[in-house]
Amino acid sequence: MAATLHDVARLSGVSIKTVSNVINDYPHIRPETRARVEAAIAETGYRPNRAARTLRSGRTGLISLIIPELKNVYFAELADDVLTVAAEYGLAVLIEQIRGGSGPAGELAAVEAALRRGVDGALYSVLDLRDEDAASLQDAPVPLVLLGERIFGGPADHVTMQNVDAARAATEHLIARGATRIAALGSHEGEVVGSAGLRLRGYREALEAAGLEFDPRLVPPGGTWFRSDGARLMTEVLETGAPFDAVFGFNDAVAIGAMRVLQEAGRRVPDDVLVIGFDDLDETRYTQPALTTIDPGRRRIAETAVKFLVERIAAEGPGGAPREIEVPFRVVERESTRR
Amino acid sequence: MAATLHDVARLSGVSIKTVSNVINDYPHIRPETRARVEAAIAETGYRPNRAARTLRSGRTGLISLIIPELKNVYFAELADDVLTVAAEYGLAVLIEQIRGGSGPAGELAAVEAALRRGVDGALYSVLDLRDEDAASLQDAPVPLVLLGERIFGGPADHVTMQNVDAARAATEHLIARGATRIAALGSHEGEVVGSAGLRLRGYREALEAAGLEFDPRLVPPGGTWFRSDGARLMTEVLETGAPFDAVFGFNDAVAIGAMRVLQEAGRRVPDDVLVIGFDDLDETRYTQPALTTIDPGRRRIAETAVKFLVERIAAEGPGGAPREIEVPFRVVERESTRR
DNA sequence: ATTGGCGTCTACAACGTTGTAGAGTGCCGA
DNA sequence: TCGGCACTCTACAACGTTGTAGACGCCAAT
Repeated sequence: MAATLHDVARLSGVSIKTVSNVINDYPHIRPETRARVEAAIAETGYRPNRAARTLRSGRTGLISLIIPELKNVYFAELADDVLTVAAEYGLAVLIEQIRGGSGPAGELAAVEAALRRGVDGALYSVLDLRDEDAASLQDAPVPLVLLGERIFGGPADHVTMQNVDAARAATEHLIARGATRIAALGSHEGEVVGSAGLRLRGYREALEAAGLEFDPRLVPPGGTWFRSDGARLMTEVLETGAPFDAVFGFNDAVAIGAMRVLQEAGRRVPDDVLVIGFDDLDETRYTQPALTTIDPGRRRIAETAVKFLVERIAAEGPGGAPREIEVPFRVVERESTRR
Repeated sequence: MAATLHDVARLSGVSIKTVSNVINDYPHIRPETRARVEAAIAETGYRPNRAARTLRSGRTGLISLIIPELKNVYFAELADDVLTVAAEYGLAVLIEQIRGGSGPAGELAAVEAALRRGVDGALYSVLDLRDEDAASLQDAPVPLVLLGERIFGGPADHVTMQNVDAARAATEHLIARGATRIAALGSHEGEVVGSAGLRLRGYREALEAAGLEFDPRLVPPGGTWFRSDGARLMTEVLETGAPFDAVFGFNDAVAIGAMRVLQEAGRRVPDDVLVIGFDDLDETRYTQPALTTIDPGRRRIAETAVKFLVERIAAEGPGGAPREIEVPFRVVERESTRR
């Protein structure tokens, strides 16, 4: 049985409140009393009981990180960053996966469950929630900061990447290197508000600005952005027979999967086809050839999001209008577009 | 302010204990009372307070997963599996990273901190703890299950992969395909008990059994098993000028980094050099060429470890001698060793 | 000499829940 | 008719902590 304040108090001959005061660095304690209490703490191996503290204070020191899945390397790297930043604030992180497939309703239920887990707040990387669903996040029991997506008029702080601008920049990067027929892999039919929709928009904007035609054969919809999806989508494009001279993978995994298929089909990268990805995963430095990509500012997202969340938690209550921050991105040129 | 049992009790005209009974499915309640209480619960939006429950019951429904870092894809995939399995038991998982560099003392401190986080138990993937340090885990305040490593006579349940046997099988796989001079990348000087030491042992055992010479130039020590380490170690081997016809990367990332360097140096895989990895990461299916590797039974490890932990938690107290389970492994042959 | 204030410490209540003991009712069998 | 039992519900205490109010002694200022 673990020692409690009572045990320490009995051993050192003071009241439990005095022990509590020693632990919480209350200043007005005689040095000899403090010493006696500290000795008793050491002897009993006393550790404060977190549940009791939580019950009194209402704070758990825990936050949730709600993400699609860790198997997706982007989210693993994001989680790593969040864990690191949260540790600096003394917060522990509870990771919840919202697997795809259950739709907005299922996702919302998963999020609600995560919020009831007894956390002080949550970071939530939206998977496939829509505007109209977002309203029900309004009365979340704890502060919420949204990540990576752009839910317009959402009820919470957002820390997002510049999906549209970055996708436009990626496409322009290809166009500037002579590409005129660019395949885009990873769009989702009918999706507008999520990453897939926004990146598709950036792609189309860049085409339009350059006066290039949009060819649906080069933009096969579907996929969950795993490497296998990139391979499959690239195969589909090849099978249409539509000519192309560049590929924009909506994330690095898709781009890498596509690159693999291209090489098997005898297309050289970057000589025959330029390839760019999105995410700046660690592994893009080690693919063959090294993949040009977009660094979406992941570390900055983690830092800003945790900071916002900590502020909201400290504020207790509504505390001001939702903020929306877009962190800066960067095109990271590597071998797959250099020629 | 969130509703409490008192609010629901007042609204439905019963005692708080009756409300509590309704919530906990106590059988002896009149249907109409139950209905009245349930209506009041719905009206107030009552949710049980976790901290209070924890204080009473001593259970948090939380477990820690202590791993080196999520940026390492192996651990991300392991964490994904653990999260999934834990969810089936209604447990939430709190991930703690023990970054390398602080040595055994730092690691032990990090683990102790994680155990005090108010969790019911912990899964712990040992990074660089040694036998003598393991003793201090004896009096952990909560049950502990060790993952992936083999701490002999350790005080807790272990669920490990067959590091030695699997590494031997990997090496034999290369030898069976004609390799006689096999580079091994990822060993740690002087390490015996960790994955690096065990895999090195399997490698040496296979060499010995086949009557092949051990050449230290082919086994450069050092590295944290990131892709960049594989690239660096492969470069070191190339620079020694020592001939070799196969590479055993102690994990997939190292093997992939090495493969990249080989290809840049003009060595064809598998024609000139066979390459095998270890871990069966998702991405090994999509490298160029697809990487032969060892599936160490990660999913089984997660399932078994969570099951053991749940049992230990339920047992409250010592409850029996430590168990040691080795899950089965499998050589997954892909293109990098097929010729 | 009295008052006020500071330093040190304590008693008590409260956070929200659940286990224990038991009260009250109605029904059954002796 | 009455004891016993099952059913339904309640009062109280306890989990371990911290906030509040205040007791007590001492010193400085009035």
